[in-house]
Amino acid sequence: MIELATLGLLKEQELHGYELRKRLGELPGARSAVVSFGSLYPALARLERGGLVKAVEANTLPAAVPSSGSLTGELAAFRSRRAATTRTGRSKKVYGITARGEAALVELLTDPVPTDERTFALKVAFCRHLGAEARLELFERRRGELAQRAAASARKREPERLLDRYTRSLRERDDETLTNDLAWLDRLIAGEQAATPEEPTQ
Amino acid sequence: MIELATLGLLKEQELHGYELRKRLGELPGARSAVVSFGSLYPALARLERGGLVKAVEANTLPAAVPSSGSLTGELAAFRSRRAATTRTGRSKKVYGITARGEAALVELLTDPVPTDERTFALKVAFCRHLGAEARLELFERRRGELAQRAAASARKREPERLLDRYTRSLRERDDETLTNDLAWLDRLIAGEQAATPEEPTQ
DNA sequence: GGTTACATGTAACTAGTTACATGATTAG
DNA sequence: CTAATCATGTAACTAGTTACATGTAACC
Repeated sequence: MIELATLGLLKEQELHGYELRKRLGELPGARSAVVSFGSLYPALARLERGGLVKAVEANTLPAAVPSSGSLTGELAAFRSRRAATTRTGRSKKVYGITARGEAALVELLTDPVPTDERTFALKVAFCRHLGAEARLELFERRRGELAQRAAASARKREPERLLDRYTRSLRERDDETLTNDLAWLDRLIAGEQAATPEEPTQ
Repeated sequence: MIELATLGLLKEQELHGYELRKRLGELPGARSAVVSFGSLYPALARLERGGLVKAVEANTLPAAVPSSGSLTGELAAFRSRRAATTRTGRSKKVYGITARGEAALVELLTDPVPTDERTFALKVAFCRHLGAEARLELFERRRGELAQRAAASARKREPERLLDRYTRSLRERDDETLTNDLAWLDRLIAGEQAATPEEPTQ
């Protein structure tokens, strides 16, 4: 999940970890992909080791530092420069996606293994990086899974009078939620078929 | 989560692990509480060590085994009896909830820490074990959390034209889902207020 | 000059999963 | 008798979390 989110965001723009997390929180898909730093930074390190992302020049060199004569000023400028270039010390570390990373992103987006809601929301958020065909497949596969769930739920429906008030209410809500999600997917699918193949994805 | 589910089910009826899991899968709250055996059995052991549940007499003794003269039959009956009583070998191990377990269940149900959807669904599934007051509080606390989320989402709404088709669709769905869940909670709350305090919970 | 927000990272822990190993019961 | 299903359990792993440690930049 965190890999998908990271690669998806880095595909659009180079970012450092802290900013990445902020963007993650802004992504729709509600109870979305906000992750803790304690999992984000190790994930970035992992992706870097795997060659899916790479640290790029952090352009944080204080723009136009006039040689101030101030000893501490000079020192700070030096440290800042060194940190940005050699990555000792602790300054921003900006990552970009690599070619391997882009391939991995498509891989993750097209992986047919059924996913939880959050991951599916992430896939939709980044599905513009997919071809029209793969995108449609993504939507329809999900639709199939939900339809199957709806059928299973209909099959095992107990007689209403056996359930308590709250269990009954939960079941009703489940059904509504499923119906709504199916309708949403139908809209997405219809939207795909409406879009002329010639038009660019965005 | 698994503790809540286990205690909630055992409060109604004594069950063994395998059956417990089956029931878990039948609970509404859809993508519900089905857990793997690899996490269920250790959880039961943990709960037993903590004195929240206890293994009760497994009444699997083959009912009325007529002394058949068959050597293997006698042996099987012996093994079965021994397994059921001394818990060597591998036969059904039926658990029941203890007084401490019942207290812990109420504790879990009233814990005010915000939870994910699955856990909240479990709380609703077992909320009949709560007093009318605590139950109403459960619903209203959740309602407050969702309302806050809705407000936050409204606040940070980006101008539509900046988002791509899919992100826009995701956001719409989020809003609908939130609205539906709020309406559901409102129905639950209204139902509580409609129920006369004298009426038994079920 | 001190506080707040930005920024990165590690260690210990949590709550589950899959894969495996084993045995008992039931039905054809 | 043998295959399927019921039943329990352990070990290794996965994907996150919280708590902590540390340092930088901005601002008032």
